[in-house]
Amino acid sequence: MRCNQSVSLARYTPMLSFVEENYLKAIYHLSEAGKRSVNTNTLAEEMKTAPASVSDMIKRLSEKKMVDYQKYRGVNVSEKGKIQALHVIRQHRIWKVFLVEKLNFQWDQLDEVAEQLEHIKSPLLFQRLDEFLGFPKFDPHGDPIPDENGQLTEKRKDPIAQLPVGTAGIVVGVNGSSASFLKYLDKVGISIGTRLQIMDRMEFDGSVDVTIDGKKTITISPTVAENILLSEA
Amino acid sequence: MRCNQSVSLARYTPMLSFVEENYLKAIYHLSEAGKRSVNTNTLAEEMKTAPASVSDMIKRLSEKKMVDYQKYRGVNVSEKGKIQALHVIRQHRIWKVFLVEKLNFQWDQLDEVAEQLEHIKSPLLFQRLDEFLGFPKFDPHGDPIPDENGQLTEKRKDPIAQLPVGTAGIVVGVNGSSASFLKYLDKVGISIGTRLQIMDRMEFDGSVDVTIDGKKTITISPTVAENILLSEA
DNA sequence: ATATTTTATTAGACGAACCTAAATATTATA
DNA sequence: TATAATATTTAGGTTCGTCTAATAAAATAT
Repeated sequence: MRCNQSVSLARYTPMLSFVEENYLKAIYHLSEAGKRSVNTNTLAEEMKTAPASVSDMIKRLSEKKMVDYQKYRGVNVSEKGKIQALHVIRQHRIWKVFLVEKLNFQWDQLDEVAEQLEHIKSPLLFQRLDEFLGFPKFDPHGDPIPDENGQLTEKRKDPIAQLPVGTAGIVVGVNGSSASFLKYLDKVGISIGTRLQIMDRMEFDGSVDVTIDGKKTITISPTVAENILLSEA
Repeated sequence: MRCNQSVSLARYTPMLSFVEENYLKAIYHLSEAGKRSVNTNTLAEEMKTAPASVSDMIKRLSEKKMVDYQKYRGVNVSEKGKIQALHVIRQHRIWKVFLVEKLNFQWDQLDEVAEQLEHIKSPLLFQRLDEFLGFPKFDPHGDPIPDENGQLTEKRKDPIAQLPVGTAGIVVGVNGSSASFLKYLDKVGISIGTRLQIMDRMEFDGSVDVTIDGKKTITISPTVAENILLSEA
């Protein structure tokens, strides 16, 4: 089988390669969902490739009308490209739900596999998988899963560091996903869905005492407090 | 991500590409599990590619010691290559079980997706998936799933055409998997696990009357009888 | 305002996997 | 055994995605 395979989605069928899909996804993310344009070096670092390779690829994506691009002016996803990116992101997040809920994956083992699975071309597979998982709206990191048309259901979520003492809520996500951070969370018993209450905040450094599921109370560092997202409930 | 990714298995980690894996799988199958060597044109047809491309690829696989090869004398998998092939076949068949049992795929929709999924590189994923599915020994076509070491549990299975009138058994597989044949089976209500009894065989053309799950009796053509595999039970 | 540094692009090459056309080996047939 | 037919390999070329080195533009410092 060739690496290029037809693609699903409601509207387009534009034949993007594995690599092209990854570039679009990265551009979309780095531009914060299309808000600002992305410069070549940033993208090169993200893709772990040389800036020259990025220039090449941007040119190709530009010819395919997947990105808006002016020389020396950075790049961003076009409308067409945004749909593609969201398509891949949708698949990525659906697989993550599957890996955690059905196969008991740990948070730090997720991305490596999901990054492979997200490129599978089969509309039917994703319909069925979505159904099998009960049409989840959020992935295990708390990130929203776009629907087939690329629509995102956003949900209010704030880092613990920015919520007042006394607030209780459900963990709906984390910022970043370094393996060590995810391991730490696992160890202390925090995951998506865990109920936390903010008990106290130290003035001098911003450490926070939180009670986990009403059972034990632990102290978390300001950095951790910055990276755990709570949805008040 | 580069197309080449490290590979799992108990013993080797030889970095085969997507395409190389497909060649090995095809050689393994066409040689009837390594029994005889495969000629270039046959392989070219199977891979839907030009004979010259096959020569190229065989040379590469030969350099990697994945196949035994002498010019003009055909090719076969080496010990190393056999392990690789069985690894891919294992993954292919595990995915098929998943697709049918969890996502309710029809037989004729299976291969297209499984052929993509079989190349995912993640030992953990397959361990967990295997467990999730209850360590299946056979895929939905009745073909045995090799274990992690490439061991196959073979099971006796005979085409209906070769069994005497009166025999009852369970459908454990089919020969070939043309979409139209699989659709036909779906329509008449035959699938893996269906119990059939051979009621009569016409002398003049070999058509067979079979009773399906003790309920209805239908007549199947000699061709169909040749391609449904029964395990006596 | 000009010089320097940083960032981005072009030029030229490479490997993987493919192709077509041409050459050569093997096998079958006369 | 010689020739014809078929199968296989070699030669040379293409595209994708990468690379390094050289050049051009933009940003920053003097």
